Amino acid sequence: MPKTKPIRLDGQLCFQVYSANKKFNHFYQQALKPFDLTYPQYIAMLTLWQYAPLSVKQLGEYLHLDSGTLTPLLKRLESHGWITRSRSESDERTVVIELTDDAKKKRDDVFERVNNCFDVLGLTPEEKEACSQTMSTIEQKLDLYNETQI
Amino acid sequence: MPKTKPIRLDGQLCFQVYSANKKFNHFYQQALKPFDLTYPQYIAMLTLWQYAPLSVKQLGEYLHLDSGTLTPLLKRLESHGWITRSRSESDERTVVIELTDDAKKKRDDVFERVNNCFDVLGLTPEEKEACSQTMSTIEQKLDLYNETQI
DNA sequence: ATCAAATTAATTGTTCACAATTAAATTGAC
DNA sequence: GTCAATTTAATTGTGAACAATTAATTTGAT
Repeated sequence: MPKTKPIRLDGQLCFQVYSANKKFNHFYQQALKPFDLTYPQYIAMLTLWQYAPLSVKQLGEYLHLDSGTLTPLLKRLESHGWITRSRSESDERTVVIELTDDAKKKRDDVFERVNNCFDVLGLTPEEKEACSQTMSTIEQKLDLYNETQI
Repeated sequence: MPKTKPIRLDGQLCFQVYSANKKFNHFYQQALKPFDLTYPQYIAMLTLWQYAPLSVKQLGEYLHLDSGTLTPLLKRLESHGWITRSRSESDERTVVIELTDDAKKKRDDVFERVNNCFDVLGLTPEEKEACSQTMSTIEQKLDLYNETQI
């Protein structure tokens, strides 16, 4: 009486993705510890190092995050001296995020540290490429799916 | 004066993984909505459908989660009628998680719903395999790295 | 010029993850 | 047998993600 059919691959895949992501988080938390940055904060800083100044809205579009997530995260970055938050003069609704001089100074140090840790990971260029490829395939299919579900 | 070197691949990869994981979460949240299960709750139920009864400790070993995460999650599963929690008679420290009859009944329905959604995703067997392969490569490297960092 | 619709952040409430600590029960060394 | 060490859950506190709502400002139709 096979009341317990074997769990199918998608079940395993869902767990693999769940599990790998947690380990990935842990890896970045460790790498970023010297700078008192969390992984999501680092992702936000990456975007700001490239595009600042940005409004909360614009940053949210890059990261697919809303103000419910960003407002507290940005307040933490502000209190740790990474960024400044100020209302735009031309439009009082928008809050403009700018990098502090200190954040600009630390940019290369942070990159170096993260890149070093990443090198220690020992992913070959082929493995990196395969990972990148897989991620974009998954993302693409998930985007399509999510559109159909609206 | 290249004060702004281009952001390297690992930076992109970190964002890809971060982003893909969020979309994956969203996919499962949608698929599981009819059952009032969250993605982490589903992962826990997957394990319990296979191995219950389990202690909190044992479940945590499967999922790499501690009681700080599991206790509140399991209380929610209990309040929604999926599981029961009771102290072991032989060892009053351990809490034994068992499936309710209702949870056993719903098992196949949940699987069917999730598998259907997953089929709609339209991943080819090759893509699934590639994804699975990538995840296990990443996990393996991350495990090694995390060991060296202790 | 006015006022309804929209846009932008902030806030509130729920869930999850993890570190650190606490409380209770069990084990083991003596 | 006693008591220190260990084990197991629960608790506390911080950070994150997301849905829903709120507050303030701006836009646009009339």
